[in-house]
Amino acid sequence: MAKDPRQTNSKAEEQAPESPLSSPLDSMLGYRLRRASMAMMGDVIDSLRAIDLSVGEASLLILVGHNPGCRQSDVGRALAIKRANLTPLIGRLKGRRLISDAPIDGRSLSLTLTEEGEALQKEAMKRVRASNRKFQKRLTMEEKALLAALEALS
Amino acid sequence: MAKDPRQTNSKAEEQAPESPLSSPLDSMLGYRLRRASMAMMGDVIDSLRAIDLSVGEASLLILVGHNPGCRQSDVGRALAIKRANLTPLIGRLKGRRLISDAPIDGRSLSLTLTEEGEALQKEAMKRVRASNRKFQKRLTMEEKALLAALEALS
DNA sequence: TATTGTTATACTCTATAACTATA
DNA sequence: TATAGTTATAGAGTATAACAATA
Repeated sequence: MAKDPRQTNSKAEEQAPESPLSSPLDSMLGYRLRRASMAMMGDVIDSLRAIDLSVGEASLLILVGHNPGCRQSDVGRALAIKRANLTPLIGRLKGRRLISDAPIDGRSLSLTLTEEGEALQKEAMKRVRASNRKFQKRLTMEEKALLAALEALS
Repeated sequence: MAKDPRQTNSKAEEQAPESPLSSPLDSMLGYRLRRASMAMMGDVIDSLRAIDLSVGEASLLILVGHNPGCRQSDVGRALAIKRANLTPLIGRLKGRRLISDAPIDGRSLSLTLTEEGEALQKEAMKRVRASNRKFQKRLTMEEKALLAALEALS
C-alpha cells in the first residue's frame, strides 16, 4: 500500500519481488477497485493533511463552495453522509470559520463558505486535482472511457 | 448507497431525479473510484452476511484456501492488513474451527483451512464471484482493459 | 539487529435510535 | 405524517507503541 515499485532493477528483469502467495482476488473487479481506490485515497489524504482537512471535510467544502446557499440535507445526500454524521463534520468547519449557515425555514439550514473557507476550498481543490493527475498519468487508456465505466458501476 | 435505480419510470425519460447540487467531484477519477468501490463493497458485504463473514475474513479464508500452509506474516502483507489487526481476525476464524495454525519455526505460524473452512471458503468464493458478475454485466468496455487500468493505479 | 506474533489502545468512519421542531 | 437537524452511542476498520521470543 505504500511501496513504489518504480526503482530500476539492477539484475535486469528480476520479475519483481511479488508476493509468495497466489490470490484469485487479484483478478477480480471489486478487489482491484478497492485496492485502486485505497491507493488514491491514501495519496489525497496525505496531500490534504497539510491544510488540516479530512477527505470528508474537503468534499463538503468543495460541494458547498460550488453550491452556495445549498441545503444541509442535500449535501448529505450528495455525499452519501448520514445526517447524524454530518452535524459534527459541519460543526468542525464552522468552528474554524470556514463555513456559515442560515435558516431557510424553521427546520432547514443553508450553507455558505466564508471568505476564508473559499480560499481553503480552492487550495483543497488544487490539491485534489494534483493528486488525481498523478494517477491519471499512469493510465494508458482514455480517461473518459474509464470514468464512464466507473459511473456504470456506482 | 443503498438505492437501486432500476425501477421502470412511468413518465418516459423523466431525466432521473438527480441531485440539486452540482459537484466537480463527480468527474474526478479518485471520487468515481471510491463511489464504484463502495457500491461493489456494499453488495459483497450483503452477500457475505448470510454466511457470517466480513470482507476481511472472507479475503483471508480465500487466500489461505489457495495457499495452504502459508505464513501468517505473508497473508498480512498480501492483504495489506497490519499484523496487530491480523491476530484477532485469525482468532475469530480459529474460534469457528475454520482455520488452523502450526508453528513453522519458533516465531512463524503456518495457516491452513480445516475441512469446514474449506467448505465455507468455496461458498464465499461463489458469492464473491456472483457479486462481481452482477457489476461486470453493467460494463460496456472489455473487463480486461478495466482491470489493467485499475492495476496501474494501485 | 530485524522479524514474528501478541496485547493494549486510540482514532476515524459509519450506523442506529431517540428526540425536538417544523412543513 | 414525513422531513430536518441534533444528540448519544455503538460498531467496524485501521493505526501506533511496546513487549517477548526467535532468526
